[in-house]
Amino acid sequence: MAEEKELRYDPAVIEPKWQERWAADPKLYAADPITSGKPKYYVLEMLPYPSGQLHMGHVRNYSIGDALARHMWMRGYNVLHPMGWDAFGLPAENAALKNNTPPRQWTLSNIAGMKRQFGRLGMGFDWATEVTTCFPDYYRWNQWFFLRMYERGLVYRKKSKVNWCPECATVLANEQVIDGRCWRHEDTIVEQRDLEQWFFRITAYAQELLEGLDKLDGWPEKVRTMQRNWIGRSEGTEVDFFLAEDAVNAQNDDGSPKVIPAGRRIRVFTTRVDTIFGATSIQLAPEHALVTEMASNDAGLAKQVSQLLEEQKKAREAGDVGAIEKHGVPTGHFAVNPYNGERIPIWVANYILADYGTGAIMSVPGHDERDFEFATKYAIPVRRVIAPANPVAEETALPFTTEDGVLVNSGEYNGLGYAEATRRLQEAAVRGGFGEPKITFRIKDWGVSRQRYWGTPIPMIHCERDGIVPVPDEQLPVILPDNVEITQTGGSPLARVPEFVNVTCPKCGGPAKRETDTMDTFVDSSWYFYRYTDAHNDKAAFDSAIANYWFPIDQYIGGVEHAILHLIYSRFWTRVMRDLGMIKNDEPAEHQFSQGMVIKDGHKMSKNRGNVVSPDDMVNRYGADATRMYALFAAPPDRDLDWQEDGVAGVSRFLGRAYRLVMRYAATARAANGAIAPEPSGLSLKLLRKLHQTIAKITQDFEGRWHFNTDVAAIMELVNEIQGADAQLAAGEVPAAVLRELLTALVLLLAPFAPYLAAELWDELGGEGAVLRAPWPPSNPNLAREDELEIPVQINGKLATLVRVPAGSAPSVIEAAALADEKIKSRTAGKTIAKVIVVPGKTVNLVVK
RNA sequence: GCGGAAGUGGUGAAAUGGCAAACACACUAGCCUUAGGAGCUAGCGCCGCAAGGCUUGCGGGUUCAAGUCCCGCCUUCCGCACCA
Repeated sequence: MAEEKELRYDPAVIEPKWQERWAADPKLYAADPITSGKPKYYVLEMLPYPSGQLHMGHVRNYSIGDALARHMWMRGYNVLHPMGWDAFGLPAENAALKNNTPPRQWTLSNIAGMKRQFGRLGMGFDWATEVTTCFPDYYRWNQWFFLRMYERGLVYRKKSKVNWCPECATVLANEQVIDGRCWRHEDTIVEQRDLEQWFFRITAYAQELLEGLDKLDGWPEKVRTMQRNWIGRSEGTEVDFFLAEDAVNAQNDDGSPKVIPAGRRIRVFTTRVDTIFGATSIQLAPEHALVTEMASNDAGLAKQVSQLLEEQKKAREAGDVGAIEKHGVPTGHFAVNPYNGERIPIWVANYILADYGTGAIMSVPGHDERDFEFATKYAIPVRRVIAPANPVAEETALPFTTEDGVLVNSGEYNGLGYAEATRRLQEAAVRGGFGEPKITFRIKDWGVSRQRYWGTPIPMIHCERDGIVPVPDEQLPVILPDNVEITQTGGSPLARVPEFVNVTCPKCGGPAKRETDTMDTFVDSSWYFYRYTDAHNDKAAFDSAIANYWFPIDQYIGGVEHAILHLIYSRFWTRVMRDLGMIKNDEPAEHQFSQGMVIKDGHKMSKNRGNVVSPDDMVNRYGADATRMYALFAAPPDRDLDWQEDGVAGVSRFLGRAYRLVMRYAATARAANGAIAPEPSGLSLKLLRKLHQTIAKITQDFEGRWHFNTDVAAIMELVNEIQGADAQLAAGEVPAAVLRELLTALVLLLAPFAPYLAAELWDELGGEGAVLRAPWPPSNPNLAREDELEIPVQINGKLATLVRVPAGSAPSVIEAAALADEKIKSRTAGKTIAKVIVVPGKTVNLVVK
C-alpha cells in the first residue's frame, strides 16, 4: 500500500521540495565569468511592471524563455538569463491615492510577491543580477546618460504642442498615443497642450534606425514593418512659394488694408515636385504660423479657421483622422509659383497637418486624390501636367497619380520623365534659392518629461542667472525624495517639495530651482538589459568589456505590443551608447520573438470581462510544471493561445503518466550495468528508435522553428509508446540498460518544459548534479532510422493502398511492390497505366487511363 | 484605403508539394476501485448497413500529386492611415 502511494504524482509535494533546494543554491542559474571559454548565449524576456500579480501573458512569455535557457544550458552554453523590474510608473501613484500607501512601499511589496510567484513557477533566473529601475543605483545612470546626451545635443528643451492624458495627468510621447487615446487608458482621449518639455533627439538616428531594419533578419517581419511605418521616411522637395504683391492691396472686413507684407515665402513639402506646374492652390494647416498672422486682423477668417481646427480635433478624438470631411477657407491672399510666376490662391484646410512636413502643401488636383477631392468641392481649377507614358494603353482620367508618365504643360520641362524632371526642378530650386531636396520623417523627437512623482528626476537646474544648468556628475544621483504628497491635480508633485526644489546653482552658487518633471519610464527599459551584465557596478552603468562579451542579446522575447514603443527606443539608446564608445554593437538584439496573446473565450483576458485566469490558481491546482507546459502545448508560441483549463488538467495527467512510468522502472534502470547492445532488436529497437526520432525532432526545433507545442506532443507520443509496452517491460523483455537509456533521455527531454518533474525523476534515476547542467541527449541517426517503410500508393493522385518496402529501396523495387499489390491489380485491371511516378521513401502515383 | 497574419473535426491544434486531422481536450461505451479533479481499454471529420464516396473559407489555375504554390474573391484579427 505504501509503495502504491508513492506512485501518485503530486506536484504539491515535489515542487516545494525543489524550490527549497534551488533557493539554497544561488549559483544554480548564474552565468559563468566571461573568461569561461564556453560559447555565450544571452536569452532575455521583457521585464515585468510590478503591478502585484503575474498574469498568464507573463507565464507564457517566461515559459518560452526559460525552456530556451534551460535547453541552452544543457547544450553547454554560458547562459545569461536575468530578470528585473520595470518599477517606476503611474500605477504606483494611483495606488498611493487609493490606499494611502507610498509608491515605493507599494512597488517593493509587489516585487516581493511577484518574485515569489516566479519562484513557484520554477523560472531559472539569476537573481544576483536583478535590476530594479526605481532604485537610485539604477536610475542614477538614467541621469548620467541624460547629461551625456545633453552634452551631445541629443537632449533639448522646447515649448510645443504635446499630448496630454487627463487620466495620467501628464504628457505622453507620440508612441504612447494610440488612435488618439492613451496607451494605458483606452477610453481616455488625449488632449493637446502647449508645454515646455525635454526631448530626446531620436530623429537624429531616424535614417540609421530605418536602414538597420533591413539587416535585422532575426526579427519578425511584422515588427520591422511597423517600425518602418512609424519612422515614415519620405523623399521629396521643399519649395518656397512667394506671397503675391497683390495681397497688399486686399482689404480687411472693415475696409482697412491688409498688413501682410509681400515677397515673403511659404515653404511647402512635396514628393511630387514634377507636378508643380499643376499647382492651383496653396493649402495651409489651420495652425500654420502664417494663418495665425493672417487671422489676427481678419475676424471672419479667424472664426472659420478655429472651426477647421475644431474639426481636426474632433477627428483625432474619434481616432479616425482619415475619415474627416475635407473643408477649407480661402484666405484672400495669393502666392506665386517660383517656377512659372503663376499666381494661385492660398487656402486653409482641415486636412493639412501642422506637424508634418512644413504644415503647408501645394495642391495639385490633377495628380493627387485628396487635392482632387478638395478642388472639385470648391471649384478650384484642375490641370493636367503629367501625361501617361503610353496614352493609348492607359486610363488617362484625372486625377492621374502614378509617377509613370511624362510632363506636359510644364514649360521647359515638358517631355521629361519623373526622375529626370525631379532632378532638374530640384537643381533649379537650389540655383534660384527657393528650395532644395528634402527627406522628411514621420517619427518625432521623443518627449520624455512627465509631470509625475514616481520616476527618475531629470538632472537639471534652472538658475535665474545662468539659465539651464546640468547637475554635475559628482552630485548624481539626484535622489527622488520620499514622503511626497501625491495628488491628481496635475503639475509635478515634486514642485511642492521645497527641500527638493531649492538648490544652489552649480555655476554661480546663487539660489536656483531643480527641474521637477521626471523621466518617461520607457527611459528605464531602454537599456536595462545592459545593466544585467554588470548589475552592481557603482562606477559606471556597466563595464564595456563585459557588455561587449554578452551583446548583442541572442534572443529577446516579449509581446508584440512593444513593437514600436520599447523596441524602437531600445534601438535608439543602443546607438547612443555606441556613439558614446560604451559598446560595439549597433542593435540590442540579434533575434527578437513576439509571442501571441493569451486569450480566453475568444477575448483578451481582462478584469472588465471577468475572464482572467490567475497563475497562482493554476499552480495551486495543477502545479507549475503543468501550467507552464500547457502554455507551451496549447498553441505555437507566435500565435494567440486560448486558455482552456481542461487542457491544463490534461497536461497534468500526462505528467502523472510520465512520472509513474519512470518511477515504476527507476530501480531497474538504476541497477543496470553495462552499455546497450550495439545492434538492438525487437522491442528494444522499436522503443530506442522512437526515442531517437523524438530527440532529433526536439533538438532541431530548438534551433529556430520553436514549435514547442509539437515538441510536447512528441514527448507525449514517446511516453505513450513506452507505456504501451508496459506488460513486456514488466516481464523483463527489454534489458535494463535500454530502460535506463530510455528513461534517462525522457527525463532530459522533459527538463526544459517541466523542470520540477525532471529534477525529481533525475534524482530518482540517480543522475549526477543538476539536471539543468546534464548534457542534452544526442540523437543517434542510426537508431532513429526506420528499416521498413509504408509507402502510400495512389491512383491518379488518390490514395489506393499502402505497401511495405525496406527503407532505402530503389524506385524500381518500390514500383514492383506497388504493381504486385492485389488491390492495385484489381483496380487497374483492364486499364492502361500511362505513367508511374515513384518518389523514393514517399509515395507511388499511378496515372491510369 | 494601404500593409501583414490567419481561416482545417464539437474544441485547442498537426502536416520539407507526397497517407489530412499527429498530440491533447470534450464526448460515448466498457473495465477497475485504494471513489481520485485518479487509472486502464476501445471508439470518435462527414455521408453510408456496407463496399465505397466526400472533406482543409469560396471560385479558378499550375502539377503525376495542392491544406501547402499561383490568380481572383469572402471573413476575422493586427498594424498604419488625409504623412502631402
